[in-house]
Amino acid sequence: MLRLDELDRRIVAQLLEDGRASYAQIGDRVGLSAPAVKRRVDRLRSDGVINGFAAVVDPAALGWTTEAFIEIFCTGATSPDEIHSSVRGHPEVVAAYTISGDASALVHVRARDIQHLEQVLERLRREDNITATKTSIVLSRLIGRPIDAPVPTRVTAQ
Amino acid sequence: MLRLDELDRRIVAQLLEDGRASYAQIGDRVGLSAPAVKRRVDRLRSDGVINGFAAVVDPAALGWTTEAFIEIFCTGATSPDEIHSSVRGHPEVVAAYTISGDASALVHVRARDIQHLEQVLERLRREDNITATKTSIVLSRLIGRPIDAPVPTRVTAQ
DNA sequence: AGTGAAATGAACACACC
DNA sequence: GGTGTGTTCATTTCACT
Repeated sequence: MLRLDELDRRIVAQLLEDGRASYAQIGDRVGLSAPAVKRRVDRLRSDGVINGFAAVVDPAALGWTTEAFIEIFCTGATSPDEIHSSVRGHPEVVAAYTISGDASALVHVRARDIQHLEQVLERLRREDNITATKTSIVLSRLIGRPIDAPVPTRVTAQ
Repeated sequence: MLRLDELDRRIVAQLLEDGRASYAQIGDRVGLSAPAVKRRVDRLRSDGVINGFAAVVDPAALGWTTEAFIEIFCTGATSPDEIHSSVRGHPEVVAAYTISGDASALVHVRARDIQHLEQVLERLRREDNITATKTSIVLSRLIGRPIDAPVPTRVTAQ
């Protein structure tokens, strides 16, 4: 992998805060001209540091008001690939991880309401690999960055 | 709250895929003129459906290679606000939720490495409200949308 | 790596259908 | 909701350091 200098990190920080900021605007804040910023952003994109740009959308406004984390338990030695194919078909799964500990995987689910969540659970439990689930419903979201990454300015600190 | 029609949802879908798409580009895909798209996007922003735009960044490329979910256990009746103030000071916490079940809260943490994660855990356990923690280290990320919302085209389906 | 200038194209605000 | 116009501004490419 590659090395990011301080300017790169500050550019990324700007684009995390406002993904539609103009190159000139970013340049003002980091002390570079617009073309120089563009070249760095192009490089950051081709290097895979920046994977794109997205609107920050409120799921509740789209009707997704219910959220849960579901621990998935699988038979003996189920591979990550098998778990992946068991959960990928469900659009309500917004994130899934294999984890250490008792469970085989942790999946983050969004549903329209509790009834919908129940349907998702039933559908998941019908998957061959999945032997049991343990659901924790989200009561309130205390912290949640739009992008699941700590602010880059903190990368250098401490 | 407000009602989104099919065009709104398709515009949101476009902006989730490419947050820097031009209004003309979006208009081509949804069958609207550029000014009409801008009017709708402005409305979606002022209505809080779209809360901004952000770069989709690979945390690993910034040096955050270790990730964990930590269940937080608190004393008796600790309020969500108290939990919030216990975790908010830690920049490594990228998300936190109060949840149903045994634990009081679930926090999603990103660290540079295992040593760093251990430091975060020690720091969290030093918080007054927190009596115990249970950590699941992320082994692999199977699914993870940049934005934690299901794709809007699926909102209408099913 | 950086700047600066010139041309293209997008955004924006307007009046209007 | 769609055009159309004009101004402003950003993007992009090029020449140059």
